[in-house]
Amino acid sequence: MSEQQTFYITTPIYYPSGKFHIGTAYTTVASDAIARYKRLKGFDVRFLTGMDEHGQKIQEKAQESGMHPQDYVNEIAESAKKLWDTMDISYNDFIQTTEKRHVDAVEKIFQKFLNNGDIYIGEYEGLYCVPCESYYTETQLMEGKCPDCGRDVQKVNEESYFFNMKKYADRLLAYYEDNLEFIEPESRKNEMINNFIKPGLEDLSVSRTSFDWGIKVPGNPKHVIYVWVDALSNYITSLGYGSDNEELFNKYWPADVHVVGKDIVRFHTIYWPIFLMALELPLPKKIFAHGFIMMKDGKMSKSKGNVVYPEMLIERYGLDATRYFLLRELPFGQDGVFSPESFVERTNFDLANDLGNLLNRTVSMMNKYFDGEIPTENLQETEFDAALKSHAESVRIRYEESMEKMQFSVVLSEIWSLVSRTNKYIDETSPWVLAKDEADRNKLAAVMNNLAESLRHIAVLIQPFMTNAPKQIMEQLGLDDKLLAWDTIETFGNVIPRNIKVVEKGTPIFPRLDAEIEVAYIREQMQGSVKTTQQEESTSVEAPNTEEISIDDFMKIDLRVATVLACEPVAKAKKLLKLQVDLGYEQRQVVSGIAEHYKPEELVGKKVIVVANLKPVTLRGELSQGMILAGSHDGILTLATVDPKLANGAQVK
RNA sequence: GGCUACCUAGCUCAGCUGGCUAGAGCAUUCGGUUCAUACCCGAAAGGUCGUGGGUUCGACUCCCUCGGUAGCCA
Repeated sequence: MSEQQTFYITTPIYYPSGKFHIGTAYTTVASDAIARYKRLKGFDVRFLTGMDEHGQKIQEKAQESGMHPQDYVNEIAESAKKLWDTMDISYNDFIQTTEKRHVDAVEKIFQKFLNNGDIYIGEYEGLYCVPCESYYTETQLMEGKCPDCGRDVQKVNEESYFFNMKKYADRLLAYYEDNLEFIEPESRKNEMINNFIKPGLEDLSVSRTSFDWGIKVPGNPKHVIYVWVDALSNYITSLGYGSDNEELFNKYWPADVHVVGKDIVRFHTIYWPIFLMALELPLPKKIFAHGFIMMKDGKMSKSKGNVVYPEMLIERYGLDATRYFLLRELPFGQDGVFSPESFVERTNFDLANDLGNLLNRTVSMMNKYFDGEIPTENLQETEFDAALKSHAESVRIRYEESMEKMQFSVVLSEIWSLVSRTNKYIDETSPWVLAKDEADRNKLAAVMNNLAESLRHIAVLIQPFMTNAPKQIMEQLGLDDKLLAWDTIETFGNVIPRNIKVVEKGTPIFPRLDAEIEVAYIREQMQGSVKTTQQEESTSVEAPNTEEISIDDFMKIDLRVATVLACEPVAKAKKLLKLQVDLGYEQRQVVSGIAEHYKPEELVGKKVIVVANLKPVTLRGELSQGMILAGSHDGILTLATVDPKLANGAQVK
């Protein structure tokens, strides 16, 4: 027997910072689809996922909940595994970076870097945001605060080990050039070359002394190995690299593809290859960066109340519908938008109406015309058969091409073109007409056989994407799951055995949804997430801790009621809106940083409170004569409004 | 500010190395059908392919300008 070809695929290891939202599920489901496809095609597949469990933030979170960090991360790892099991993720290995197998190997890797002179000790200076675990340069800060979360940053000065990246820059570039498909989509490669490699790679800080929840630097336990050397290594430590048994490593490395989100492309396409070069190991064949699931109002965030959790969709609509939606609606590699409407429409149109109903009507006709048996003899071809067969054949070919490119949404549209074609075939052959004339009995038999065969092809083809439907289709057709093997669809027909009986009464495999009700339900679930955070937070609003002022101080501020007359965005400023306000005694222009919370048209006509005697300033070239009062909580900003009965110009005190 | 993309029917998007009347799904209108989860099939309508220029026998497809949007900038 010839040796089976291997295929090694990984997801990123995820950070245990709370419940996984649908974006994390997306990465994992997409990877699973590839893994399942490759298995179907006969590859010896190894599919790795796991958790990235070190770092200051985890240490602090664990402390907050009064737990040992190890117990804390173990708990989250368990819930992650539970979710992946719920989602039928066919992973072969789940690594936690706190496991001994990983820790031991990372120590060896770091030691090797030290021995080879790839790492030297120096001093790191930067502005650090603890919650984000990120360093920033002065220029990156937004108004002196963390550009990511808006919180304060602290100046940190610490001794640190550095990895000498420059040494490998040329080799890395050469690798890009020799392996054109190493980074996909290609635009990501350009970003890396233009932003990092061309201007000259900076050395990477690879240790920290400010916390100790991590793997200690060999021989210098004051330092822990900082995130990327630790995290990225999981792809090889999970295979036993650096252990006394490197069998798996020798078998599966180099990886065929690392699936990553677009946010971590840099680490996978620059640092990871360089680490591997330093270890004198082969480089992965491909890094595929997928896009993000966006909401209509931008990124998912708790404060916006637009977070979607996979469990909610799975519980109510089933796993297949959820997996299908993710892989069909978003072009893999690009950002895509989730909306309750699109989810319900996909489920109804594609799954219930097209596929589910096709199975249902087929089963029904088998029962009506052939006593439930799939005819396999005395088949008389109809004039429409050839077109159906050749369509099925061409779908399979295009499917394989797009699958290799990981264009899942394209693959699924291909499959659905066969679903459509089959529905059309029913219309063309009109079995209910054939059934009326005994002379057409053999034609009718052929039509039924073709329908069963077409559905069987569809069942085989959807296996990477859906895990229940293929079995359900086979069950309703009365066929053995062995006929789900890939090589059974290399030809169309002559595969279904004799004396097969379909179920007597087919139950729809995808129920049709009431669009109005379900859209409302999903929307409510999404907002549910914000309500609870607000409730939680409301008990922990920070107590005022500001200097007391006298009444005289307060009276210095001239607060006035005003009506917003007009409002428009300020050019080239994301946050600013330019408002014309009527103060009763005069009109003036105020520029306010509320563009992320209000649309200009929402504000026109609103009564607001203006600080009327604030010294005028020019913001982005626009004169601002005053300030609009607003309150903020948990990142949401809301204007302080007043009773419309108050006249413009009325003083507020 | 630098770099890189994108801007195609009401909506979401396909259109590779330039070449027949610019496509799909959804939505709309009309028609057909009853095996089926009021489903399915067909037809029609709908686009100055962001703007202005250039290259070419010929550009949605190449080049430049401008406008808009987005991504990346350790």
